[in-house]
Amino acid sequence: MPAIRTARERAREELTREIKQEARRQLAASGAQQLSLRAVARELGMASSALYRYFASRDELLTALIIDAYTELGDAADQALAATEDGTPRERWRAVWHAARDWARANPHEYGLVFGTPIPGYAAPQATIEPAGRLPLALLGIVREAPLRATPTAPAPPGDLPGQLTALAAAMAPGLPPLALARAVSAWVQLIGLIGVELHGHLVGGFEPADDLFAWTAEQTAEAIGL
Amino acid sequence: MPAIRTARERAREELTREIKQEARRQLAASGAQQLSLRAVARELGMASSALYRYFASRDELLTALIIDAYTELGDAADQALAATEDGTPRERWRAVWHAARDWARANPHEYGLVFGTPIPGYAAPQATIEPAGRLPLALLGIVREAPLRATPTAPAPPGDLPGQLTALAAAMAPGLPPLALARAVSAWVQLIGLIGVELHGHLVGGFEPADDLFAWTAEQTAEAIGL
DNA sequence: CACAAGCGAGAGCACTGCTCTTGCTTTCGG
DNA sequence: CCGAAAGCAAGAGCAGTGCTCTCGCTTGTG
Repeated sequence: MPAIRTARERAREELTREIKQEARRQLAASGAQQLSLRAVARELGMASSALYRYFASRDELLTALIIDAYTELGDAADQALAATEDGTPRERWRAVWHAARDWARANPHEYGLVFGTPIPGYAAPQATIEPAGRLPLALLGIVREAPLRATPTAPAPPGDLPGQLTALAAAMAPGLPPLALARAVSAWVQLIGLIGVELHGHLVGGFEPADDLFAWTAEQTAEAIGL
Repeated sequence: MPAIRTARERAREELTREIKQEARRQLAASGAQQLSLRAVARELGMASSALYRYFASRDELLTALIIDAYTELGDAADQALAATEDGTPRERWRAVWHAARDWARANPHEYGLVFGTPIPGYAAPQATIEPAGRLPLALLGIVREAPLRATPTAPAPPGDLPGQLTALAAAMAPGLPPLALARAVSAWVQLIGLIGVELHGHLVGGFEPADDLFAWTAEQTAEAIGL
């Protein structure tokens, strides 16, 4: 069925791709805020109303771009993983961290689209949650497969955290000790936060370039987890 | 001179405040994206063009709101500090962390305005950098005045990080060991990142409510610094 | 071959940020 | 005290936006 398709279907698919591609160009050039359906249509030489046959709304176009962004970021992480298949866990950890940062710096607006202020009244559709999980899963995979060194004893997690952690561990990383998972989540937050802070120019002004701070943070988190 | 002012000056000041106030209401209600000068003017019963006598552009209005947001966040931090003046450093650290989170949760759009995706082509004016520094300074103040426990030896910071750190320490926290400063910066990134991630719904789904994760992270960072 | 579905284009609506001009009011110097 | 100057509000208008609806044309299918 997918082998032979009508001309219409092929055209539709191609145009959909072209629209997304042009939208992506505009996003990269000037940010999500500035992305205009009319401008995309203009650039493609079609009427703006025709665009609505392919994306029901601006939000839907943005959602498609969000999924693409997550996918690219996930690809970058997986690629880093693949490139260091025989490396130590620490090396792989480093590689994924740097891959994420490099991608974000190369695609700041895309990064902002997924990790920045969400579109108001925008609820992430189901379709985004799978690609969104790829980076965390890549990090978790390293931790899971690595022999973890003993780490300094830590204060016991308060309240229901142990419960949440074991539930999450069961779902995403079976066999991982809750404390390691907690530290991995912390590391992920730090990765996302540090990239965001660097990209948005919040680094107090003293860390430019932020390469060394980033590298050090990567080591610190690996250390804390016991990689 | 400031004691006696003309009616015009008083009216101007009052109107400026009212505009900002109404803008703030709309921001809180539906986010920065939706903030419309015309809607603000409408709500205030004036012509939209008249607004431009008070704020030269939408961006300028937003900048005013950004400064207010930073100031409020800084106030919240300082207030937490003041309320725990006789407490242990650890208690004060905790207090500031929770104050920041509470403020962010109560004012998510304001938080997004300052720590989310920046307005495209928007360069933070000089006037924002002082209020922006207040939260980091509050955290740094605790670390500076506390007797730091010895912490496990860490890998030496790479590259120029030591240089950046000593320069920054000299400027913002004289006498603070570079390693402690690095960890404080890391903690700040984690604070900002965790709040952002929680607010934007990126927490994998397993940490709701995030109270415990947040509390635990606060303790972890304090522990790492040696508070 | 006819009919239905898919498609592109144009006009149009309600909205936006912003500018410019036109009068009115307040302020201030001579 | 009064006239010029500065400050002000309002309206019209421009260029742009997302989105809808209707109109013919093209393509696919019974």
